[in-house]
Formats: sequence, C-alpha cells, structure tokens
Amino acid sequence: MGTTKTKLFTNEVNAIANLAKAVAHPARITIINRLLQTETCVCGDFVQDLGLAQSTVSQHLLALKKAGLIQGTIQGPSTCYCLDVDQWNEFRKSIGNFINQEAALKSLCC
Amino acid sequence: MGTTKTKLFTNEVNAIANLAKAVAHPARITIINRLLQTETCVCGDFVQDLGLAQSTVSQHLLALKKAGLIQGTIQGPSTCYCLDVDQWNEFRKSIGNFINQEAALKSLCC
DNA sequence: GATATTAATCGTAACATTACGATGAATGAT
DNA sequence: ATCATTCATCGTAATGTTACGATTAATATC
Repeated sequence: MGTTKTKLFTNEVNAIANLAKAVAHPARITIINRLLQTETCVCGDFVQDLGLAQSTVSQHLLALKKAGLIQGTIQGPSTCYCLDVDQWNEFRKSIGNFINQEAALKSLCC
Repeated sequence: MGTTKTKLFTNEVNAIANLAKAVAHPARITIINRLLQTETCVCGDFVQDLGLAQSTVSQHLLALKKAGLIQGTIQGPSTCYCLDVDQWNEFRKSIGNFINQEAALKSLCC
C-alpha cells in the first residue's frame, strides 16, 4: 500500500522514525550543517551552495521546517533561515536516547 | 526525477543520510531495539511482534542487512538474526558525530 | 508605477518505499 | 518420500519522495 502503518508502533518509535526521515537526505544534512556552523541566520545562498534547483531547495527547507528543526523569516526580498536551537537540542536528545543504547550482545552469536 | 543527486554531496554527508534512511521506519527501529535488548540472536517471531505481513517484515530485515546493521544465519528451519555489534557501534559513532554538534547560534536570531 | 530580485507554491514526471499475497526453496518431523 | 514450517523472493498496487520548470507573491530599486 505504500503507507507506513504507524498505529502498530509506539509514539516514541514513530517519533524517532520521523526525525530520522527529516534528515534522511544529503541536502537536508548539508543545510543543517551549514546552519549549525554559522553564528547568524543564513539568507539566500542555499541554492548556489547545494547545486539543486531553487524549487527543490525550497522543498527541503520546508521539510526541515515541518520537522521543526529550522525557522525562516522574511527579511526584505529574501528569507533568512536559522536553526531552531531548542528543537535541535530536543532532536539530539531523542536520537541520542536511541543511539546511546549499548548492545546487550557482546559478540556475534550466529 | 525522484532520484537523489548524491554526486552533489560529500561522501560523509551521503553516508549519514543513508544511515538515517536505514532507521527511518518504525518497524526497523523496533527490530533494532529488540535486538539491542536481547543477549542472544532472535529467531523467528518478528512477524507476530510487529503485526506486519511476513513478506513485509522480510523486506525490512533485508534493508537492515543491506545497511550492515544486522546479520542473519539460517538455523534449522528458521533464520536467526542478531545485531552486528561492530557496525552498530560504527553507526553510533557516525550519527553521534552529526548530533553532537553544538549550535554556534546561541538563540533565535530571526 | 515599472522592473528586478527572491523565494514560495503549483504541476508534473521519474523513481522509491511500503505493504500484501502468492510462490518457491530449505529444513525438520512424520 | 511426504508434509508442515519458516523465511526469502517475485509480482504488483498504492503512496511518498525527489527533482525540475513555470507561475505567483512580495519586497526593493529605479
């Protein structure tokens, strides 16, 4: 059917899957890395930076916005983006809880 | 076109995106959580556990296998799966490098 | 007011993902 | 040898994703 059956899983698990989805594209990771590294918001030049069409970049930015990771405000003719720091820290915590799990298994058993 | 333009991005960024994709589904996260918590490999009962069709579960297991995160060996009539502990630790490291980044920005600037 | 710039949105094509049922291959039990 | 069990694989339908060009909306400049 092509649609994830979210009802089968816990909210926590679904949440992690959604966060993973939000960053499951190199363009979006590049955007986040860029926003992480600058001390101000970034206005405009993502398109040149990424090498994708303007509309495509806009879509990726929207995806990150929907995930709550970034914020954009109109500033003159252009739109400026910055990381939502609080949400980024929430993101880090959630993903952290998942990946900080030490395997109970010590070595390959099969 | 529907195909990610991986050539535009660095290997590192593409690698993180692929890892994120591998866990970007609640069924696959549930499988990993299960394998993380058991001290032995898990034989069989994922289908009942997840509530998805047998063929669907098989596909998710294959995806995790392709990502290198799990290992499966045939054991009698059934197949037993366990986490690839080394790969899991690699995974943790890579994702960790990404999410351990502290935002340079201290508060919302726009 | 007319024009240029910037980015969002719309429409669309190609491809990927998710899911299921059916079939097939391998092993264990009878 | 036959049958049941278990999982992988195949085929396929529905939906989602990625990407682009074209259009639209908003602001800045002339």
